[in-house]
Amino acid sequence: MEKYNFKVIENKWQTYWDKNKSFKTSSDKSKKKFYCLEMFPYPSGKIHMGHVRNYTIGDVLARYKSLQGFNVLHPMGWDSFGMPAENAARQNNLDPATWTEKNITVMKSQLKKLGLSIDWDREISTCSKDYYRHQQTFFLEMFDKGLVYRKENYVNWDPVDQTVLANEQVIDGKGWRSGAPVERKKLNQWFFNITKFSEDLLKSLDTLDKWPNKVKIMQKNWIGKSFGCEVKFEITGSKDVKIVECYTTRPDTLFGMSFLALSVDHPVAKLYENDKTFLKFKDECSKTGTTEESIAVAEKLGFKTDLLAINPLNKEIKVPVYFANFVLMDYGLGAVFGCPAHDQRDLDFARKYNLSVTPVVEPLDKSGHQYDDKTNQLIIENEAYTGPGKIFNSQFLDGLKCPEDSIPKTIEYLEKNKLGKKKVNFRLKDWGVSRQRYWGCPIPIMYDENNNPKKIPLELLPVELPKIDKFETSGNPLNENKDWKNIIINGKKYTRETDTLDTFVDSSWYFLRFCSPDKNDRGFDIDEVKYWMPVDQYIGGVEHAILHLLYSRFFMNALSYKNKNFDITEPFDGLFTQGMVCHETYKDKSGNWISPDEIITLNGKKFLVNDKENEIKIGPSESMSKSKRNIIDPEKIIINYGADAARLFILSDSPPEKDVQWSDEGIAASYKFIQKIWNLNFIILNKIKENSEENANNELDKITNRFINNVTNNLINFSYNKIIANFHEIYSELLTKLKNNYKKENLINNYSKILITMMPVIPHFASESLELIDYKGEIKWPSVEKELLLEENINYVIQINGKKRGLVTAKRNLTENNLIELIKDKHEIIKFIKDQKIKKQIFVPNKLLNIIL
RNA sequence: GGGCGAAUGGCGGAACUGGUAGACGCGCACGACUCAAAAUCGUGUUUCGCAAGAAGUGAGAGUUCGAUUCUCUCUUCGCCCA
Repeated sequence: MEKYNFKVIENKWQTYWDKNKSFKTSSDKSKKKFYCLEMFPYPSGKIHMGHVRNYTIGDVLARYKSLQGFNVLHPMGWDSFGMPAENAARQNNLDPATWTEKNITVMKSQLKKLGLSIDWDREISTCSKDYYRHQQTFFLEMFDKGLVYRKENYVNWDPVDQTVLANEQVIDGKGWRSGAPVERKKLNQWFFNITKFSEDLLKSLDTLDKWPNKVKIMQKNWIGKSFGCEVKFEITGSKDVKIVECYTTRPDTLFGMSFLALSVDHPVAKLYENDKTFLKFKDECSKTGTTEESIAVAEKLGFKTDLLAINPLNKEIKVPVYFANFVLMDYGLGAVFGCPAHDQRDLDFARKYNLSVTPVVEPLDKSGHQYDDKTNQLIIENEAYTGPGKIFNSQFLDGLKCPEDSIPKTIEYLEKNKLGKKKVNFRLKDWGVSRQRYWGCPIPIMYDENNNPKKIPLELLPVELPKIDKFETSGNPLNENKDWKNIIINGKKYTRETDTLDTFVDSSWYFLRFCSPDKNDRGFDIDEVKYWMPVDQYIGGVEHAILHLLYSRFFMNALSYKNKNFDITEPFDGLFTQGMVCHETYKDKSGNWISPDEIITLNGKKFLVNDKENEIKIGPSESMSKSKRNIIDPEKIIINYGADAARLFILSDSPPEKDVQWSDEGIAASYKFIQKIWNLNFIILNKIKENSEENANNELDKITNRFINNVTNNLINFSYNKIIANFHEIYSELLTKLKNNYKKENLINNYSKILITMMPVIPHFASESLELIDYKGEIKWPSVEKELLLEENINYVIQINGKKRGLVTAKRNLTENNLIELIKDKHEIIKFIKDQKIKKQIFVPNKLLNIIL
C-alpha cells in the first residue's frame, strides 16, 4: 500500500481530461440539455477562496448532470473590462490589455488545477473585440428600437477617479474606490430604457420558482411599484406659473399639507435663475449625492419662494412653496407636498422652518401616543405617525379607514373634479450606461459637426479600443486621442463618442455567447440559443442579487422586443446564491492585523512566528479581506493538500448558501479523509483477490443503495455539506462490513458505484480509484433501487406520556397489538406503567407507540 | 424606520411533510503502538448525577398524546433597502 500522492494523481487526470477533451460539450441535440453556469470572474490577478467555493459548487452539479447522461454546457469566461485594469495600468505604466491577459493566464491555470469540468474551448473574454463587437451591434439595434437614448442628467461624480458612479458605488456619500465625497454633476449620458419593462420585470418574477425568495423580494423592492396619484396644485404669486403637479402615494393626507416642495431642477426654478440666494442654495444641493440614502441622511434644506400653493381639497388653505434638497426631478414629477404629521422627512423640514403640523390620521391603538387634554386630539412631537388609522380633520374624508378606504376615496374625488389622476409609479430608473473610462466597450456612436449623435455604420464595426502607451493620472485617455476620436466618413467629419459602456452590459448577455462562442457574424446562433437557453442553474454571490441579474433580465427583454425570432425573456431558470468564505481574524499585542501565515500554535495558544513572546488575539471569523489580512491563498492550499481536499473541505462545513469558515484543522481533516479512503481501496483490493463465498446475502447492496440514495437527495437539495457526511458514513460502514466475506463481482459492483457517486466532489481520487480496482464498466450515475431501501427491522419508539422510554427492534409492519405483546416482558419499559390504567394509545405505523396513562 | 432570514453541545453544523434531538466533522479526554514524540488506530464526549433518573434546541406563553419543527409576544444577531 502506497501513500496517496495527490500531486502525481491530480496532474495525471487533469492532463488526461485536457488531452481527451473530456468536458467538451457534445453537439448531440437529441440529448436532454443542462446549462450549468457560475458567475464568471473578473481577472483581478489570482483566484480567491470565493471562486473556489463558487466553482466547486457548480462543478459538483455539472459533473453529476453529466454522469446522469445530460448534455451539459459548463463554460468559463472572463469579465475582463473594468476599472482595476486601468488603475493597475496607471500604477505600473503599462497597457490594461497586457495586465488583463497576464491575469487571465494565471487564473486559468489555477482554475485548471481545481479539476473543474469546464469546456475550455468555449472560453470567452469580454475585453476581446470578438466579444464586444457584437455588443456594439446590440447597442445599435436597441438604438433603432428606441431602447437607447441620450439625455443630460445628474450623475454621482467621483472627483478623484474622474468618473460617474452608479448608485451602488456610492457608500455613505463617498466613492466606493476613492473614498472621496461624491458630487452631483450634469453630463450627457447614454441610457437604456429599462423602465419600459418595469411591469414585465416585476410580473415575471412570479414565474421564477427556482430562485431564492429573498432575491425575488429584493428585485421587487428595487423595481418599487407604487400606486398613487398626480395632484394639480394651483399656484398664486406669479403670473408665469399657474399650476404645479406632484405625485403622491398618500393623497388622503392632503388636509394635513403645510408646504409644497420642489426640486431645484423643477421648471419653476426658471423664475429664480437670477436670484443669487437661490443659485447659492442650488449649488449647495449639488453637494449632496443622488442616492436615496444620501438624501435621507443629509440635513433637510429649503429655499422659500414668494409663491403659495392652494390645497385642491380646500381652496381656502394656501401653503408656502419651497425648493428643497430632498426632492429629485427624476422621481415622480419633481414636486411633493409636505404633510409633516405623517411623514418623518416632512416633519423634520416643518420643524426647521416653523411650519404648521396638522395631524389627519388617528392611530387605531392609542397607547404610546400623546393626546391634547382639552381637544382630545393627537399631538405630533418629533415623530411622525405613519401607521394605519382613521382619518380626521379632513372634512369629507373624516372617519374613513386609512389607508384602505381613504386613498381610493380621495383619488375618486380628485378625478371627478379634474384635480388629479390615478397613477402607477416605479422606483426603478433608466440604466445609465456611459462611463468616462478607457477600459470598456466603446459606444458605437459618432457626432456630426452640430453634435448630433449618429450610429457608426455596421460595416465599420467593431469600434476598436486604440492601444494606449501611457496613462495620464486622471480622466479618460480616449478624449485626448485625436487620431482615434476624429474620423471622416464619406468626406464628412465626425468625432467619436469617447465614453465606454458600463461593464454590467458586458455581463448581461455573456451566457448567450457561451452557446456559440465562435459565431462571427452575430453575438449568438439562434438555434444554439434555443437549445441551450435558459441557463438551468446559475450560481454566484448574493451581492449580484439586484443589478447584474436585473440587467441580464432586461437585456433579454430588449433582445426579444420587436423580434419574433427571440422569445427568451428570463435568462436564468434556477438561481443559487452561495455564502462567503470566512476566516478567523488575528491581531498582535499592538493591535495590528496579522495574517494566518505569520502565526504559530504552541500549547493551544497562538504566537507570531518570529516573535514567540507575542501572543495573538483571536477575533471573530469574518469574510476574507485584504484589510483584515485573513486571506488564505487557494494556490497554497492546492499545493499542500491537493484540489480534491480543497473541494471536499470547501463543501463540508456549512450549507452552500451560508457562510463557511475556513480553518487549518478543517482542510487537514479533509486531506486525512482522502488518505483514509485511499487505504480502504487496498483493503477492497485484497478482498477482491480473496473472492470468497458471500456470507451475508445482500447487505453490501443495501448500504451502497442507501448511500446513493442519500447523496442523490442531498445533491438535488444543494445540501452539499451533508454529502460529505455521507462520505464519512459510508467509509466507516465499509470498514466494518469488510470484515465479512464477499464475492469479487459483488465487491467491484458496489464499490465502483460508491466511487462514481463520489466523483462529482473528488473527481481525481474517484477516477484513480476506479482504475485501481480495475473497473471496466460504464461510468454513469448509479440508480437507486427503492425496494432495497426498506429495512426488514425497525426501531420502534415506545413512549409513555409522550416521553421516550425504550426502543424495540422488530420486523416492519407490526400492528399496535403486536407491539403491546412485545413490550410486556420488557421490564425497563413496563416499570413506568406499573399498575396504572392505560387511558389511550397512539400508534404510528413503523414508527412509534405512545402510551397515555 | 421597513423587508427578509437566523438563533441547537466547547466550535461548524444534522434532524425529510410535528414522532429516538445532537448525524458528520473539528476540538478535547483516555487507551493502543513507541525508549519518547509526531503520525496512525481504538474508545468516549449536551448538562447535572456514583446511579436510578432529571433537565435540555435564544426567552416566555399557546396548540398537541407528542414541538428544534406550527401560532403569538419578546430578545439578540445577520443581510438587503432606507
